[in-house]
Amino acid sequence: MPILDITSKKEFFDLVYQVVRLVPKGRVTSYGAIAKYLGASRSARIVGYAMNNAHGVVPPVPAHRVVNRVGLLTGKHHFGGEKTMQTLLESEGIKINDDQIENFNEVFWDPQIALEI
DNA sequence: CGATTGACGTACG
DNA sequence: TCGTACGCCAATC
Repeated sequence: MPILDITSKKEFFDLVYQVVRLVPKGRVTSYGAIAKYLGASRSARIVGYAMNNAHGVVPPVPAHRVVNRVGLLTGKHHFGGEKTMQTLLESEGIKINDDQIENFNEVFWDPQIALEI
């Protein structure tokens, strides 16, 4: 099968994982940004669904670097622990206040910019 | 095969 | 500015 075959749902999931792995340490991105980069800007929810299936995927997907569009850690409950996601982000130098990423505009990593579209 | 759900995002009052 | 409503689209029931 072709390496880049977006027609396949499974490939779409895989593409999401690849983009998430490209997120640099100490940076974060959003579900919508990933969806938009993949040409499915109206499928932000599907990106989140892909993350839900990211457990057990190899190589591991740094899902803690993916938040919603306002920098809110909406998916922290899916990390097993309540503070796991926040702890991982803080260990990378990202400041979090009440599940909200501080200076989100500065740490935000847009795949379209990073990949020089 | 139809109804429901969800780690989202935008529109509207 | 803040809370609520609705649309999207794949997966699950």
